[in-house]
Amino acid sequence: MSAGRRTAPPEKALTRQAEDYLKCIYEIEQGGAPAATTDIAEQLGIAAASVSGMLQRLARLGLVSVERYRGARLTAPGRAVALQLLRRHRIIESFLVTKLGYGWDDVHEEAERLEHAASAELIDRMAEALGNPTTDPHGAPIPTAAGRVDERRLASIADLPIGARARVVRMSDRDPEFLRYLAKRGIVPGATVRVAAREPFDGPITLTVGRAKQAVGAAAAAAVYVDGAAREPRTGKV
Amino acid sequence: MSAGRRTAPPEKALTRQAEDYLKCIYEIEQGGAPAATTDIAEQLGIAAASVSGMLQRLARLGLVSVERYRGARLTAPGRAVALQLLRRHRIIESFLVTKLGYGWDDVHEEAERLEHAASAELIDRMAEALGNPTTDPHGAPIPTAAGRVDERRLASIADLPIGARARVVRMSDRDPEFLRYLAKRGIVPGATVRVAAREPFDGPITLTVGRAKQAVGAAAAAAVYVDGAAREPRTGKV
DNA sequence: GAAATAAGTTAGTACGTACTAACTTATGGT
DNA sequence: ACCATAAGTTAGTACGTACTAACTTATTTC
Ligand SMILES: [Mn+2]
Ligand SMILES: [Mn+2]
Ligand SMILES: [Mn+2]
Ligand SMILES: [Mn+2]
Repeated sequence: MSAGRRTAPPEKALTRQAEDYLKCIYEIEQGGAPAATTDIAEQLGIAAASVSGMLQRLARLGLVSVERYRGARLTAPGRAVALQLLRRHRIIESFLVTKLGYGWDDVHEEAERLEHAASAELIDRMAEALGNPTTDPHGAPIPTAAGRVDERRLASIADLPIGARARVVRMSDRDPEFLRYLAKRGIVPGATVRVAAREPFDGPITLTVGRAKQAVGAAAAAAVYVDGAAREPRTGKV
Repeated sequence: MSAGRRTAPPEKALTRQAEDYLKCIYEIEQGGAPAATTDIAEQLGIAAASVSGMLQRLARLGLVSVERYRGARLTAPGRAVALQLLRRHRIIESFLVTKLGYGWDDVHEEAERLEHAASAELIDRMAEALGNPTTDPHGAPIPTAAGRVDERRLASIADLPIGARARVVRMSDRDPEFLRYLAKRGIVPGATVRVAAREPFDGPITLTVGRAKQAVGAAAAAAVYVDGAAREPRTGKV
């Protein structure tokens, strides 16, 4: 009861909103730059003015550092909060899919709410029941209880040159429709795709998935991440 | 998508607080009288003035009817909300105990938060995974998805005359300490107790539980509910 | 480099929730 | 019937979160 990290003050529980802002900032920051007000606003479906206000509050709590007109970055404590939330989110999604028969295209919203209500104890029990998985149903890495996570930046299908072959490892989980669209075409984590053709000017990309050929838009392709991108070996045989 | 009850307007989701007030009012009302401001305040650990304010808001939403200086009663819609919340709470408690190894003395707080975040879909899936149980780990009846629930008023141990034998069916789940205290004495749902002695003036009640004799306080006895209270038959043999 | 546009901030408003302090109503004991 | 006390309400304050409108700063384009 009296252990606890020295760096952590009493820390009155954060609100659902504050937590979601931190997670959102974390995700935007993974792109490299600080999180811009408008990007946060758009992601969260909130007016930019409201974001300005919240950023000041989060800064006052020491969770982000804001450079006026420049964007926000998580501080170490803010990052810790974001990673714990991400862990909760992803374990919940995994649990819902594996233990309760949810479709992988249908868990995000539920997790978006439950993540704020689930205790660390519950999350650990779920994780254990799942055998401590390291990725969620969309291929996103699950941070450990200690806050470690794989942050490698992955290439997307949109980044692949013609002829490249790659394994799908992860995709954006925001839109169930999008996930169903992909799944219907065999584009799921673990699948192997090959870039058969690319139209210029962000045109459609033609993929070989299994035996079938699929043309997908550039935006869709940019939301599907791959691992081990490789040009087709000349002696190519899959 | 366009079905829906005629009586139900758009119904912007209620807040966690509003839901908890309704549940609390429901529980107090089970005692027969309207829920008094102070009782609600005490149950929720909130100032009476705050309760007055919230009751007006709930009344404006048509969820309670308030008689000034007299207390609040749920309306039909308010009652429906309370029962759905109760269903969520109790199914969550059951799930945590049965599927995730929680102790029955340790689930209430977790459920108190999750109940506001879990969708009807999630609750139905949990219920199904449990075989649609009709009572939670503390013996409380679980309302159906349609909002039906067993509201029989049960006698408590404190109501039993000397010599009576009864089956424990339910107990208050607010205080984990209390539940552990009871469990340690064999007083759990399903157990049979016999009243061996009673001190007057709300004094302790001596129970026979299994082979052992236990003296419990009147307050504790009043929080343990029993079914099939019966005087020991003259030819008594357990 | 100045004007046009985009991005971001502040000011002012609203609502829900909670608090304390001060007041009002109801009730029970004599 | 009266009054002391308990119960309940209102008024005034605070904070978090969100909004729109108006303004300011940064960036892009010519
Ligand atoms: Mn998700
Ligand atoms: Mn969320
Ligand atoms: Mn409970
Ligand atoms: Mn609750």
